[in-house]
Amino acid sequence: MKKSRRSGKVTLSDVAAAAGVSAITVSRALRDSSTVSEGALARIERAVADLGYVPNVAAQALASNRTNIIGAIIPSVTNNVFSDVLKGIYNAIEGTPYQLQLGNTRYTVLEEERLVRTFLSQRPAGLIVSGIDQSPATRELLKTSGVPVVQIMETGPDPIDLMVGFSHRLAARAAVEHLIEAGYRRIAFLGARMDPRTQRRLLGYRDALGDAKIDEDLIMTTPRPSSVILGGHLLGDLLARRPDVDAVFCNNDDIALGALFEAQRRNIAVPSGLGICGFNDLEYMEAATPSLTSVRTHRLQMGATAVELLARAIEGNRPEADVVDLGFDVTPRESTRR
Amino acid sequence: MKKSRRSGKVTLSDVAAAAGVSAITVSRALRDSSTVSEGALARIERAVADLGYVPNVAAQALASNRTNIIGAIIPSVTNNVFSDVLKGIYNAIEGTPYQLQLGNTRYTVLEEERLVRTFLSQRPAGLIVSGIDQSPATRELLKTSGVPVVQIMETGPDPIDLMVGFSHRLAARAAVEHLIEAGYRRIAFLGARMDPRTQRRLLGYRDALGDAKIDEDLIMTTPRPSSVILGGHLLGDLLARRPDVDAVFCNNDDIALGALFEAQRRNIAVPSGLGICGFNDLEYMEAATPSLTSVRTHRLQMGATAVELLARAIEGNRPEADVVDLGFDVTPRESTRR
DNA sequence: TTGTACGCGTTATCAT
DNA sequence: ATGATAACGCGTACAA
Repeated sequence: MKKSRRSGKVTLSDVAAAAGVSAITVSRALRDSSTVSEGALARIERAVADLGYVPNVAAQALASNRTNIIGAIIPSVTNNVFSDVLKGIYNAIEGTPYQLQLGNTRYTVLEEERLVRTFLSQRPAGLIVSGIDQSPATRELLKTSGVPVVQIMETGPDPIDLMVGFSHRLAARAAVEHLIEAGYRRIAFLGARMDPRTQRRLLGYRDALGDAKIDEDLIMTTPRPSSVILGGHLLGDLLARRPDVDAVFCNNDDIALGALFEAQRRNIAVPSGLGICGFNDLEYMEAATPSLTSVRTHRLQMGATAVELLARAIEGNRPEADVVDLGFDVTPRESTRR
Repeated sequence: MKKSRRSGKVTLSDVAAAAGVSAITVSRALRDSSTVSEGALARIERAVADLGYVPNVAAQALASNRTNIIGAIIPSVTNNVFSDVLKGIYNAIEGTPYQLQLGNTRYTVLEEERLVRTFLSQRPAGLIVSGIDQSPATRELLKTSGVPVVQIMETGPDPIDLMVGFSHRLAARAAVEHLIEAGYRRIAFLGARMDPRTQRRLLGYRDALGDAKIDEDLIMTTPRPSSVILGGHLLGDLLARRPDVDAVFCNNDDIALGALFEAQRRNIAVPSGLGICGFNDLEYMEAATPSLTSVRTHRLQMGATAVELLARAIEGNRPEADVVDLGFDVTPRESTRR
């Protein structure tokens, strides 16, 4: 009694037998057809098709000590910003031999570290991580892994490896400068989930006010996750404390939309009574009445660029630039047209 | 000269040597600590910690012919509806031994089939697919795979295996009945990306009008992907053709929001001049001014239930019910309060 | 409770 | 250009 543990699936040897060659020849034919004679190749291709051969990725990974997995670790799957980046990643990964594996940190550094460990243990071809605020342990893991890594969403000094994003501080500063140019003076900052990127946008807000010698800053924030409803609450709280505010720079577009709805509820005219500026330029900002000013960020391109940088690094020709700054565009609309 | 292809990583045998036992004992200890003596277990745990042992998943998969991967195949990562479901999946999968692998069909049946093949070739523990409109080939692949499968988003006859969702037709019907009860009579249907689920919502719209003996139906649709801006355009087109319309049932919330903005632009009062009802009840519907009526669907719970059904099926105790109907709730708000 | 022997399906190495 | 052989790291089957 033989003890067979075979999976019942067609294997390389089955194909080899059918094609009248050895298993290794089939393996080579599948990986690089130029290393096999025309005749053998033709027979192998037929056999593969006839038998419906599908490679066993686990065996490939075990034997070669490599995978074609690109891991992406992002803080949230429901945040529109990250889902756009993800879409860009999927778009770019199509047509490459790579497969995406997704991890969700829910905005916690510890979960990020756990995910990095898990992913690295699978010997991924490359890794995408979000932001520049990894724990020291995570940075160390990534640096010593030998796996190409891209940090996305943000640029900054001291990249782990590759990097694509933009400066949130400069972007926020430009937005607030726009408000100042539009004639607003008592400009508030509305922010939720004060994560590191939001903190740096707050710095940009202060930069702009400082440059303009406006020294009162009106800052309303909450650690709670951002939402449209929260945007309304934040504006309400702000007005209770400082009814004389004349514009709000919102941490993101959901908050800006919520602020608009709240202003409408209170019959505050936008932009004459209150200017509103968001951040990210989601699709609905243009559609709103009045249309809402925002800072356009290049999210799809960010995802696509991340994949391209990784692909090049994996294939051995490291990109010239390790850091790609995709910039941003302040997009003025009716909500700040005084 | 030995030809070693070792990866340089710590293996089971390394741990075994350090603990003074054989590799298989370590293997057992890690999978089911109750099958190993206390003393051995303690030494093994120390060795694992000391050496920083991380299991090689490829080797595990190859030897056992199993993985702990749950594959999820969804049509879009940027659609809020699916990202909520995804969030529910991630929430539920935490604390289980399973890992999620995500596929993105971009709403094409062929890409779905390709992804199902790819996923199945990795011998996943279970699979989540979206909707009930798989190609016959995909259905066959899934049915014969022996892998537990959950269809999510929608209920219907003839499940492939497990199923969790709700009836889009009944939900749409209930929404339109609400509009009729509110006193609206010339009710239009605004729809984008007329995918099968949207088509079934259209049927529900017709059901309600038929029951109420309202026989004119005002249907404005486009195959283009849904967006807030598109919602505005659809309402504009509708008004050009039928200025006497008194309410719109929107295929989804983005379209409803776009319709609201367009109505504001045209100084059409909502709800008195135009009633608006959306579908899915995204967060911003409650925040809008006026707040927008919608149909609440249980997206997080849908994702969570899918994982629970799968987990039970994987572990051998099939759930009592193969089909879970999560239902829906019409949520009336200011936009239909005549 | 523990161990021995071997197979899982593929690729690396070396030889022809 | 092709093949023989061994190795990748782990789990299964069976024995002790």
